[in-house]
Amino acid sequence: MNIGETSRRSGLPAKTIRYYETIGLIQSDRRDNNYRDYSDDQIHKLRFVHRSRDLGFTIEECRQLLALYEDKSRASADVRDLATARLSDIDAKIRSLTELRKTLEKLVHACHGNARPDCPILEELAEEKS
Amino acid sequence: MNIGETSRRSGLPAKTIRYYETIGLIQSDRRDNNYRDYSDDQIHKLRFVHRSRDLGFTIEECRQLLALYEDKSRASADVRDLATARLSDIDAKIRSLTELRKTLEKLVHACHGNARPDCPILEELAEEKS
DNA sequence: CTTGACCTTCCACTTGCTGGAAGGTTCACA
DNA sequence: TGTGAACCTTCCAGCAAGTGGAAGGTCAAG
Repeated sequence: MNIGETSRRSGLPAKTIRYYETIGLIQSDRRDNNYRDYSDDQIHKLRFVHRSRDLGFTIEECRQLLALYEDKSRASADVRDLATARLSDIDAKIRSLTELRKTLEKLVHACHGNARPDCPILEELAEEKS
Repeated sequence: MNIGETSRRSGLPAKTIRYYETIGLIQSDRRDNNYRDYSDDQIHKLRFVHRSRDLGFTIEECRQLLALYEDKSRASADVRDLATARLSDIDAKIRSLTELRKTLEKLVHACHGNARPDCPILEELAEEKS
């Protein structure tokens, strides 16, 4: 199967699929005309990576997940550890974004937003402390 | 003031301060020995950018905020618009992270995490349906 | 006079792609 | 048989927002 069809089936842009090949994540076969050729199994892996990336795993984590996926003797605890680590990342990110949100919202509410030059947002940004 | 002291006072790495200069965000004076020399006003601006970056504004937004900060005739509504746009960005990000969190948590809970090879997380990642 | 802490520029690397140029292949249609 | 569109290939450059390191100049203390 050509890369275009593969792209459609995996949901990944062709550019991205080629990129994954250059970094050694997903290999491809070649046909006589030098076109890439993908099997169902390879498309399966591309979808696997696609989903993993959507869940916020880094490329390196995807590499590990793929290896675990292909290793029939792996321990499911290994996989869970990866997912649990991601979960704490996400929690930390949500916490810090929520903090940020509070600060910004306070600023927006303090700002009357008219044509006069005094603006509490700029004043806060310019504050000496921290 | 040398860049080292400026770095300490602004909380930004010296590398970053130099970087901001190359992209035309914050200028510096030069002394006879070609060392950068910063005034209190410039340190003020660096802190301003530091805080703005911490609040998640992009460099381009920082550039606009700095211009507004220096333009005594600006309308505070311009600033509020920038801040409000950031607020929706943050909300969208929090929403999508929360979705993500739900999915991952479900997977982690479904996984017994022992030494046996069956793992619902990998199975879910490998699912055919998108 | 040397040592160490500064400072300078420049180039490469990071993450995860994306865009574009220049060119080869295939297929349908006239 | 030609031609045009729609594929495919490689390679090079760039995005954000810096970070790391090499090679070398400067300054102050002992």
